[in-house]
Parts: sequence; structure tokens; C-alpha cells
Amino acid sequence: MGIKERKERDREDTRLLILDAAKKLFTSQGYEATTIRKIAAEIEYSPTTIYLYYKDKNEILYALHREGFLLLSRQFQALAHVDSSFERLKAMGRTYIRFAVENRDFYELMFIMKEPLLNLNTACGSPQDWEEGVESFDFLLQTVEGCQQEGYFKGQDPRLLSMWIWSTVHGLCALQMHGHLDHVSRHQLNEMADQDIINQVFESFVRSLEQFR
Amino acid sequence: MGIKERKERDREDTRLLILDAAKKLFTSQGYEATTIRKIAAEIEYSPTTIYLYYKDKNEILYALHREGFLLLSRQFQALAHVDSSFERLKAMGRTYIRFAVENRDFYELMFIMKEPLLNLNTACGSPQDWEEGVESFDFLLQTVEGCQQEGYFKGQDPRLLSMWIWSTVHGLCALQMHGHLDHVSRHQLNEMADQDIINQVFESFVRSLEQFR
DNA sequence: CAAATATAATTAACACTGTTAATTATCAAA
DNA sequence: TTTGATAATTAACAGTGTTAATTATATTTG
Repeated sequence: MGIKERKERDREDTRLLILDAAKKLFTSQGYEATTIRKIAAEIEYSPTTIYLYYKDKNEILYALHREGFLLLSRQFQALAHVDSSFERLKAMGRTYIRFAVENRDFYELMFIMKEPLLNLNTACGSPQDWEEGVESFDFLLQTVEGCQQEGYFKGQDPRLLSMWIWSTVHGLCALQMHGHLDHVSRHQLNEMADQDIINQVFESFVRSLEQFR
Repeated sequence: MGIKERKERDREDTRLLILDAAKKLFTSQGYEATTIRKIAAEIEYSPTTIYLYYKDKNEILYALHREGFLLLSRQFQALAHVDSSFERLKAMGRTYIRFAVENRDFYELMFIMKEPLLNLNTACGSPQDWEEGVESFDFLLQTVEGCQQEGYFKGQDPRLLSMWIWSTVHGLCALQMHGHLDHVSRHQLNEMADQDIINQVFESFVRSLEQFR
């Protein structure tokens, strides 16, 4: 009696088909262009069919949201081999920034837009199924604690410290992506190359961190 | 022949009437609820009338955008009397955070949303009529340079330094406003009060800055 | 004062959006 | 072969920003 199983498989397939179409639209044309109707057209289904597989648009967005965190998480894991904690911390920052620059729409979805997270906070009271984000933060926290063993950041609470380090790098990405860094720099740093300014600011940040002992 | 002048005055009045209605809706009900039709209903005009005074919705948003920067700029100016540059820097951070918390929608408009700035970058090639933002950054820059004269942040480029200090505080506000700080803290800092977490992280940041000499 | 003109404001409509209710097509079970 | 469930569709609703065509209201001219 494998008929029920096949139906479930079919359902899962269609769910994935929808998600893939959404991802394709999303990464190629951005959030604005990713409408229910366009997703439906992409997979040659009727728009309302999508509602048989996803409660609403936010649920699709949230699914992509999770994929984004998986992607970033994997890039972080590739840094686990770096022995020196402080070197790892720097590498994490560069990876984070590169991820934001190369995956603007994903980054927007993961850290800037508020819609997908609203769904999360209402849908699931227990935030256990939302591990990817916390996982990455844990990795940061461990790295910061490692830095403290190497003599950096003495006497600081590693959790608060991790939070504002994250804030700095996120702030950099967010301001850059929306043109604020460029805008300010055009008035202050005429000689600098626009495209590289986020990296220059980050390196300035790193130089400061190196003095924290 | 003061009739032309009166007409111009009338026009300006209506423009302001629209803007005030938009601001009222915006600050009381947020961005989502601020639709052209609702603004029109608020001032008891037809929706299309608004287009006689503003090119499109972004132009209204951009006008509010400017008001927000004026508001923040004024709060910063109140700190000009603080003699110690480092104390002033700390006060600016607290003011910035308080502004973001107390004026969530304005903050969103000014630093998080990208729509109003798009309009700016296309409309005016010369960014001279967009002074409020740069003005505040200048104030930060001067304060940072003052700190350097007081012995802080030795050997650092004050412009890059100012940028990542801004990034840190903006990142804090942005992550907090969209629930990311709370989310992470629920896993890491169970004992801490949610509402105050942004301030705790900021004070941790300040303690670190104090070691930068 | 009456007619012509400029401009302010409105109505109607377009092309979208997310989403729901009612209806039709499809396919396994009785 | 008919019944019943479920998958998919059509039609529609209540919105959105925005534009073209039309009406109302003043101002200037004959």
C-alpha cells in the first residue's frame, strides 16, 4: 500500500518545486518581483495552487530565509579549521561581509526585512526549529571566548561583546547595501574607491580590535 | 498684485497639510498604513489631488525622511555643550539609540528602508540639498577627532573610525528593532531583561572603547 | 457685467498585489 | 461503475499606486 507514500512524496515535490521557483525569482529579480502570481507562472500552475502548499507568502519567504541561514552557516563552518581564534574572528567578519555583498537579496531577507520573522514569532512559540541563526551566533560566541583565552577582550562579557561585534558588521553591511556608506563617503573620503569602502572600514575596525587586550 | 503670491502660499499650505497628514498617519500607524488614499481621507481630499502636490509616494516619504533627520540633528545639537569629546561621543550613542527606540518608524524610514533614498539618488545628482544626514555625520566625525586629541583612538583614521562606530550603533538599533537581538539573547542571556538588552550591549561597547587609547 | 481662460479637484479606470470561496477535474476506494 | 476524497482551477474581493479624462472654481480679458 505505497500509494499514500507516493502522494506524500508528490506533495513534497510540488512544495519544493514552488520553493525553487520562488528562489529563482528571488535571487534573479529580487524581493519586489517575487509575487505569488509570478511564482505560479514559473511552474505553470494557477496562483491559488500555491496556497495549498504554503499558508501565505510569508511562509515561502521564511523557507527561503532558512535556506539563507544554511548557506551562511556552511560558509562559517568552512572556517572551523582556522586555529587562531582571533584570525578566525577576522575571517568570519570578511566572510559575513562577502556573503552580504554577493547575496544581497538573501541578506535582506535574513537580517533586514522584518516580514519573515514576524511569521516566526507568531507561528512557533518554541524557537527550536529556528536553529540556523543561533548556531551561527554560537560559533561567533565561541570564537570570541577563544579570543579571550588568547588575551584579547579582557574582562568583557563575551555575550555582550559578541553582540556588538555582530552589530558592527551587520551595521556595515546594512548601511552599505542601502547606499548610506557611499553617500557619507562621497563627502568625506573623495579619494577612496566606493566599491571597496566597506572593506576599508572593516579593516579599520579590525585594527582597533587588535589593540583590545 | 499679491494674488499670485497668495496662490503660491495656498499651494504651500496644501503641501504642508498633506505632509502633516502623512506624518500623523506614519507616526501613529506606521509605514504600511500610510497609503495615498488614507492620507487623502485624512485631509478630506480626493486621492488624486495628492499627485498635484507630490510626484509620487516616495516624494512624500522623502519629505518625512528629511523631517526625521532634522529631529535627530536637533537632538544631537543639544549635546554640543558637552565639553569632553569622549563624554559627548557616549551621549551621542545613547541619544541615537533613544531616538531609534522612541521613533521606530522614523528610524526605519531614515536608515533601514531603501525606497526614499532611491528617489534621492535619481532625482538630484548633486547631493547638496541633502544636508541633514551629512551634518550629523560631521558632528560625529568632529567628536571622534576630539577624542583623538584627548588621547583616544591613536593612529586611526577618524573617518573610517566614525563610520564603524556609526555602524555599530546602527547595527544595534536595526537588529533590536527587528527582534534579532531579543531572539539571540533568549538563548544566551536568559537572565537579562529583554527591553534593556540594547542598552546593556551598548554599555559593553562603551567599556571597550574606553580602553582604546 | 459676461465670456474666455487657466488651474484646482474630482471621477473613472488601469494594472497590479495577496488572498478566499465556489467550482471543476482527477484519481483511488467501495 | 458509482462514490468520495483531494488536487487544481476560475472568479472574485478588497486593497495598492498611479494616470487620463472630466468637472468645478476661480481669475483674467473683452
